[in-house]
Amino acid sequence: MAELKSIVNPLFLRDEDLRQGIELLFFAYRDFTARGDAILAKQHFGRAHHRVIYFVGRHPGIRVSALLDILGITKQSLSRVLSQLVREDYIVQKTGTSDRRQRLLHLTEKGRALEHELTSEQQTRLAAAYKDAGAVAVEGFRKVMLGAMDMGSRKHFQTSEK
Amino acid sequence: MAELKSIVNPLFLRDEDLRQGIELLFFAYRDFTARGDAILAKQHFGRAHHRVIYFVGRHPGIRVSALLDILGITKQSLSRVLSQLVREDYIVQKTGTSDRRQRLLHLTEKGRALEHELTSEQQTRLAAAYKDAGAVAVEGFRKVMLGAMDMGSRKHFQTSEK
DNA sequence: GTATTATGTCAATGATGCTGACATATTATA
DNA sequence: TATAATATGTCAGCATCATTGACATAATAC
Repeated sequence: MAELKSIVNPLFLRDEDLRQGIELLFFAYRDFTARGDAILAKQHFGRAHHRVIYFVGRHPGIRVSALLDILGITKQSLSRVLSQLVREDYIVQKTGTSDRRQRLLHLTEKGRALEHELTSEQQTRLAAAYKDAGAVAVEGFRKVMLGAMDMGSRKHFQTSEK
Repeated sequence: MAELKSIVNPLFLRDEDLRQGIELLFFAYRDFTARGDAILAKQHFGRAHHRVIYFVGRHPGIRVSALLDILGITKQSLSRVLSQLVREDYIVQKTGTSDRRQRLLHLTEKGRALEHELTSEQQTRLAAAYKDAGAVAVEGFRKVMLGAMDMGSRKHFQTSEK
């Protein structure tokens, strides 16, 4: 039986170890997003709004197409959420100067405030986890997370490695 | 400006480092679940079905209430998914012997097959990430993930630490 | 001047979650 | 024994978030 599992999994990682990894991801991600979800619910927003606000805050002036790339959703899905955020004055769209077809996205003051409320909660949580785990652990966390994601996603982290 | 950020974040972790951590979680989780989602879509199932199948497979004979605890959803939400899985012969409910109110959940052969298809994909992905990162990194990953989740979730990992 | 690009919108559909209300066994307790 | 609590299930309604497909407009590229 143990032999069988070793054949199935030739890296000598036990089925149990890998299942634990799967579950670590599940519980950590769920808990990590739960508080934000609660904050957003008060504004009648959902996690999708959070993601848009986060990445627009992270990349001021981002093009709609680039945001779609990052989020990995369709423009129709983004449309409803983005229109809402623009309508309710969390995000402004500025026509691109070099290419006037573009609608470059920026947070408003109101948007920045919400972004900060959401992000700082997650940063606090992560900072505590980092502090408890230590610098070596954080580097290990980074390596495993990068390895677990698709090649295409890793490019988002390459520039920050310089 | 840098001073200000240090006050906000007294652990001497830069805003940038913590944002990167947030994004590592976002991209890794998204990519980690994407393949499974695609497999499930063929069966007209979603991620919720995956989670139920996974945890029933992990804890054969689990009570409905315990499953609800793990998933962190309401019984009404579980009901739709679970009924479907029972109706389509992926899961069987066996009346508890000591307490006949309980409906103890088990995978059928069909359920085990789907569970294996879904889980082994994620295990393969994680095994590759673990191998590339190395044992020290894996331990760091574990520490950070445990620290990022709620206290209540950590108990799911305590028994496996013995 | 035509093709492509960037963006937006309408409509229909499905998955996943929620609250609230109510129902049925079964077990525990006063 | 009568009543309360527990374990589970179900119905109805609602919101969010995603999809596909079709079509539209403005601006840029060839």
